[in-house]
Amino acid sequence: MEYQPREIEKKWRKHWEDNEIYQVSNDSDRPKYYVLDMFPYPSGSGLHVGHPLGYIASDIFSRFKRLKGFNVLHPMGYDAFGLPAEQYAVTIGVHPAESTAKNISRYRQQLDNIGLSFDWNREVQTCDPQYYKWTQWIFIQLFEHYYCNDANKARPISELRDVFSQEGNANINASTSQKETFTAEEWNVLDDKAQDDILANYRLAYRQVQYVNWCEELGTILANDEVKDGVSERGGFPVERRPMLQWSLRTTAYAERLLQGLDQVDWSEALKTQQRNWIGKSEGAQAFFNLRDFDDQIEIFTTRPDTIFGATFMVLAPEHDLVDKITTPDQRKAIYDYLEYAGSRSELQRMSDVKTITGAFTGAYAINPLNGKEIPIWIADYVLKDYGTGAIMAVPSDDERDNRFAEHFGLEIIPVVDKTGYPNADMQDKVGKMINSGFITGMEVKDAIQAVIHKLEEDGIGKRQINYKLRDANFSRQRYWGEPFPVRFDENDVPHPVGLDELPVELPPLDDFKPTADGKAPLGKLEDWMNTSKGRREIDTMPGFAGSSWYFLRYMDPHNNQAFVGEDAVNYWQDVDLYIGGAEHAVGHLLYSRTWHKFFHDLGLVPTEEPFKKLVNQGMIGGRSNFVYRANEKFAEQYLEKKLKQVSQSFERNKIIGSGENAFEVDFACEECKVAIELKAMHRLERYDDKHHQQFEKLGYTFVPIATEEIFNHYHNFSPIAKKIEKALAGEKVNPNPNAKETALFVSQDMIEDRSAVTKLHVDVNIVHNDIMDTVAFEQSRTDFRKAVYVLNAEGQYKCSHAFEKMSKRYFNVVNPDDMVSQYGADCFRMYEMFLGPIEQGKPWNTEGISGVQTFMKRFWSLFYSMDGYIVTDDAPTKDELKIAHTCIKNVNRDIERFSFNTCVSEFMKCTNELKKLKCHKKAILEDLVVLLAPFAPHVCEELWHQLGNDTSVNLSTYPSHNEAYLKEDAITYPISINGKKRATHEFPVDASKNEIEKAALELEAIKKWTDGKTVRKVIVVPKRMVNIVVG
RNA sequence: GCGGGUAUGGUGGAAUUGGUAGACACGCUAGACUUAGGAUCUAGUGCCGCGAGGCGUGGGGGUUCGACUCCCUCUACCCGCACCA
Repeated sequence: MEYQPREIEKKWRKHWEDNEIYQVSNDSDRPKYYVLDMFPYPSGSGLHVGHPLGYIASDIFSRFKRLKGFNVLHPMGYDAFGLPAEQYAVTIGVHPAESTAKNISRYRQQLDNIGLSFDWNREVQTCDPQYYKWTQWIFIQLFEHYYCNDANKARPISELRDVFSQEGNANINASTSQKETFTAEEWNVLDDKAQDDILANYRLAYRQVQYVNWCEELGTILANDEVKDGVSERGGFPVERRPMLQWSLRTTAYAERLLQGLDQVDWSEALKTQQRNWIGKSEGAQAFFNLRDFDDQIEIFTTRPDTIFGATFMVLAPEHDLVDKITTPDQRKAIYDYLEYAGSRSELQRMSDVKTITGAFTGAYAINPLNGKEIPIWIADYVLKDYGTGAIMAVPSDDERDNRFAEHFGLEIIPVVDKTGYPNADMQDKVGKMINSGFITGMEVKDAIQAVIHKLEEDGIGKRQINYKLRDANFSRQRYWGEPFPVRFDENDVPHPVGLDELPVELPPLDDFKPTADGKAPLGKLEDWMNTSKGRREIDTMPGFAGSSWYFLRYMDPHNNQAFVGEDAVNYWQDVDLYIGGAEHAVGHLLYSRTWHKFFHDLGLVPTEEPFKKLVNQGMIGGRSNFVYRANEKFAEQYLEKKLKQVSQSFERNKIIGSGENAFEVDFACEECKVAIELKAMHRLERYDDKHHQQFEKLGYTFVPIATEEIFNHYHNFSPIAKKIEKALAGEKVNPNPNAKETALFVSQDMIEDRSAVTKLHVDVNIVHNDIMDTVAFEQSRTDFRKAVYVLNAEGQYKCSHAFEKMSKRYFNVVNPDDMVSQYGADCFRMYEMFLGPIEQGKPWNTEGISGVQTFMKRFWSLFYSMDGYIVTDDAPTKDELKIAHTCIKNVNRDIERFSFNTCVSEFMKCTNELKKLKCHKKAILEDLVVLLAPFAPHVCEELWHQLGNDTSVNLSTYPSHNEAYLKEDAITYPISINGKKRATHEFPVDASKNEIEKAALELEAIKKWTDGKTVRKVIVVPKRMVNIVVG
């Protein structure tokens, strides 16, 4: 009986579904294990073979853990709100809900096709009102809390109100954008609006005017991590900086905990480093500089307070609040011009052009607080409004950018750090001895930093400060397809959350998804919806990361109507034990999720501080593109030249005929036989009319237009063209054969003589096998190459070249998992995905290799079935057979735990090959192996498991573990080396002593040959490993 | 520029603590069986050399009886960040 994956897989998938075999209970005595895949966004193009890599790995691990006795949560759902669906709606006119539903069902089909063991009863979709009800609820919680730095956790805003009305804000140590302090009296006389403005400075969800990444093309603002190289990550549209009133989340409050938490999770160092960089902690000092003619102060942050005596000027960001105020009349024009210039520069321009030094002098002066020196204040866009305070003290002696700026504008440079003791140190390294620096002169940099901070604090003009690069997250999007904010504004524009009984605030139906003309969100078009008796609704919607920042908690308890996740459920499942997904979410999603999780923890809603214990980043699977080479005009020319020389040696290339004004160049001409030939693409020959022929006649030439397509068409048989030329020689008028119109010539890669005579084109990898193209399929697949002619190689084959590229439609290298499954079966496909290489490594997909796994599947099957039917026996296993099986059991167990799935597949192959050689068909051996293989190839194993006589699913079985006794060796083959080079091998009993081995080894013929005439200086015997003899 | 990673046959990749480099596959070569082969099976396959043997894990150096593995250094490629004060 042959292995028929299609039937087996269909049968068992239905069986599993009918019996709800993958349903998981929250009520179990077994230890829990939570395996999560990153939330997919259901895109319109479906999955290619690169996508399921992580899903298959996590599925194998889930099944493995289940068989090891764990209660495994392994859910799946969709991050279903998002820009692409809305863009699609704007351009094609399909409602996002509709296209999203369609894409989801296609995803589901593809996922099911692979035999993944998800508990679909727990599926969540972020666009489902029953789900986003809780996203909105979370938003309200954020709105109603502030971050207390003393308690180091989030606390209710209501507490803050009480404190303010009793003692003002002086004693509140919170993460806040509130700068001014106030007393209880001052607070109590403020009106609602004013009080709310202050509270907003404390709320974890608050509105502020921010310079945002506005993307005109998408009609929305984008988060920093949605902008790459100055253009939108999706679509690549230009992005500009623009001030807008936006909802923000005070994620900066959690910066330190986000940083500390990284030490507790089992993630790759690369990923942690990326997050650390994104959080960007730097320690230094805050300092205030007085101005010469104003009462204002400029606040700066510096990591190098030691260099303050070298501060010879200040630089403000162009957007800095004080710029307008302090600019002197005679500098006004210069500053104005500069502001205009800086404003006109897009983010992209600024980033791509960091070398150009620009800036302008305000005319104002600041006073160095430590030495009273007056220093000029400049503005320049190398200082960023959003970083630090938007102002710096410039120290050109010890900072490269300041140095370049000073050199460029001729500003003073005072050396303050003597680095002669550190010859290898760079300008910015924090080492050296202070010079020219008042009271710190002579100190080492490290001590000077502390001394200056101390002095600043003593004088009340600054203090020690820690700064983070992390910004508060933008939480508003001017789009339709997202969660509506559960917020209404009263007549004073004060936001109020809707009552919890009003949740969810459902997204109202809409037909036209374009932003309004004045840049307002689409929901603004729905006057009735927007204006309610209780106030005006927020018309922006939440960003993509809103729904995806907590979905992993909802899976624990997806149908709970009372809470975003039930207490029992979250206390049972705790956190995600294993999270598998792509590295593209390294900062965005993972950082937001961690922040929310910590907030939930503060509120006592989740027991854990970190949501994802272990994280594995699967590598990208690239495409293996194939190329064909299409002959171009130059090829035709070269070919024609060769052929013409055979007709007549006197044909010349690029020949000028005629003289004076009537002279012109033709591609080929023969002066003796009076024939002129033009070789051009067919469509270019069409303009040659009778007049053209007559022109040649006047010069005494016969004109022969030849189409390149014609050359290609007759490449293998030149005679029709030769005939044509003969006709022309006889003075007859000839025209190109219009039937040749569509002909293209393709040259096999190994037959190319001149690379410039051919054009490289991508060809669909699905019609190429081992780089040999199926030419029939090629012509069927490409309407533009219906009539192709080929220059084949010696084997009569068309050979393609290949390259590794991103898997993408435009490279014709996309391989669809559905095709793989229908051709080879899901089990085979799963195993091949794993067999490709280490899960974390990027690698190219090459369909050819799958045949090796297919052979394995058939071989494994053949241990159970021959042509005549089922052949499994109840015979007792031999020692050898047990050893083979238990070696495999041991190694597979070890390798799964190490996430080394590729070597697991190798182990299975080795084991099967060896058993096959021994013609082992014994139940006692095979039954264990069926369970061992089940996580990888669940369908075939279920079939064989039942065939072996079991009634329940193989999924409910127990994973085999090896018996060390079966692995014992009687003898060990030792490699015997001379000076580290292996020269012989010899078998010794396991219990042979070092001395015995040494003695015997030296007696070996193969070894004597090397030791003869030399001194044996040393013999190293490592028991059970090797022997090394040192001679010299 | 900074940070992280990778480098092993024609190809994908193996190699517990330093201990037989190239497992397992793809491809290729030869053969068997076949009407056929993109089926199956057998043998071979790192490179050079007829051979003995030599050389081989990106390059160079070091530690060691012994290095893909540890140390130093250089190179190439990939990823992330980037006027970050």
